[in-house]
Amino acid sequence: MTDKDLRDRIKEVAVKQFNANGYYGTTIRNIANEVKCSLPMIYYYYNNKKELFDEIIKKDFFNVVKKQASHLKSDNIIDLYTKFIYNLNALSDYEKLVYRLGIKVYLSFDGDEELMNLMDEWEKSILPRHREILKSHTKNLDNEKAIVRTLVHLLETLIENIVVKNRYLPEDEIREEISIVLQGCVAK
Amino acid sequence: MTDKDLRDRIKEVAVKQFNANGYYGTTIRNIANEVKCSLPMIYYYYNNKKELFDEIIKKDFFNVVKKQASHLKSDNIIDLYTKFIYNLNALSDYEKLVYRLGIKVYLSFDGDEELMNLMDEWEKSILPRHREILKSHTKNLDNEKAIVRTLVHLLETLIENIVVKNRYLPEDEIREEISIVLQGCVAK
DNA sequence: TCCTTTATTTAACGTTCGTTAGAATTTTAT
DNA sequence: ATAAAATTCTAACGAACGTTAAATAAAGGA
Repeated sequence: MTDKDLRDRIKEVAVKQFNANGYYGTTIRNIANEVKCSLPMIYYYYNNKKELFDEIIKKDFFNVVKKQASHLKSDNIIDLYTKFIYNLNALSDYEKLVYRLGIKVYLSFDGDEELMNLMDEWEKSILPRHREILKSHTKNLDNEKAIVRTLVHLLETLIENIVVKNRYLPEDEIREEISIVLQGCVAK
Repeated sequence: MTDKDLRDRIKEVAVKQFNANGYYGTTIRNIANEVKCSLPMIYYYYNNKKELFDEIIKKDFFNVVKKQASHLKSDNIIDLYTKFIYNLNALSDYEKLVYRLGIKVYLSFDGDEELMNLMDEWEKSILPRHREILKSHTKNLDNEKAIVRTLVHLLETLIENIVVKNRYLPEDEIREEISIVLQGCVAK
């Protein structure tokens, strides 16, 4: 913690403050105070406030998301999604806050238009990706489209509960809810 | 629109700007500019910035929520929830923005601790309320708790889609998703 | 050792912020 | 018509903002 690069410590504190007070509620001075460095050091490592914010979303947020999505593997689809969500509990505090800030931008509660467009693009990839996963794990369904939509909607609130509201969700509760949505896809 | 009380017009513009730029990103000057009144007029009708923000949440947001919840009546449970969500599409732009700001506070993306506590209290009432509705509309179920939880989770994302992301959700898509979650509760 | 590069600081810049004092105007009641 | 009350304005206050200039300190290689 104390030996970490000052640049990383600045970003870590920034993530905390952007989360708590938003972009405009966060000041370079407050960041510097919490990092215990002088104010211009922020400008030594980052060109300006916006660039600091942008790097958190563009680099760190999408890294967390990609890392988490890479664990989407299992032959049992209910297991697969249960673990996908349950693993979020184990993210580090920093990763959770980065994820949370990303969701804030995703809902356009913070950030600017450029970041919003990035999020829009990312969002478009969600439904097709889960449709493929579902297709490869289940028999053909007539209401496949609706099930994928419902599943993704459910996943979204589960993620929000863990990451945004910072709550722990037990594995069996996650499994129950996913099973209810996928009960038509899966042989008992 | 032009004949409305200045006090209301100020609040209307404030809702718009608090939504777009957050509490700290919104300035009294910007509000006054968009309202086309002088800056101290805001202070003539509201003691300060925080009081303006608080009134939007404490009064207007909970009014919208209560008004919407009052329509939760029907003998068919799938119809009931479908209409509950579908009706959100018909909210006025102002009501939607008020609702959106409330959700922002609910997720503690804006506002202060006091408002957050209000939201926590409100949240606690959600699950029991829907449990009662479900109980009165369906036969006894073994996994009733899980179904209520899943339903409420699904409702939350549907609300977010309409109110936060400002998208139109067609009635049949809403019905499909609610049916998937409630398929175990309802006789075909 | 001295010089160059890297890291960090103090101090300030112009701007904008929330808020208020105090005067001018408009409306209302008598 | 006139006095009182309600509304609106111009102008300013001190504080905090993002950002930068310029000086100092530390580190590393010749």
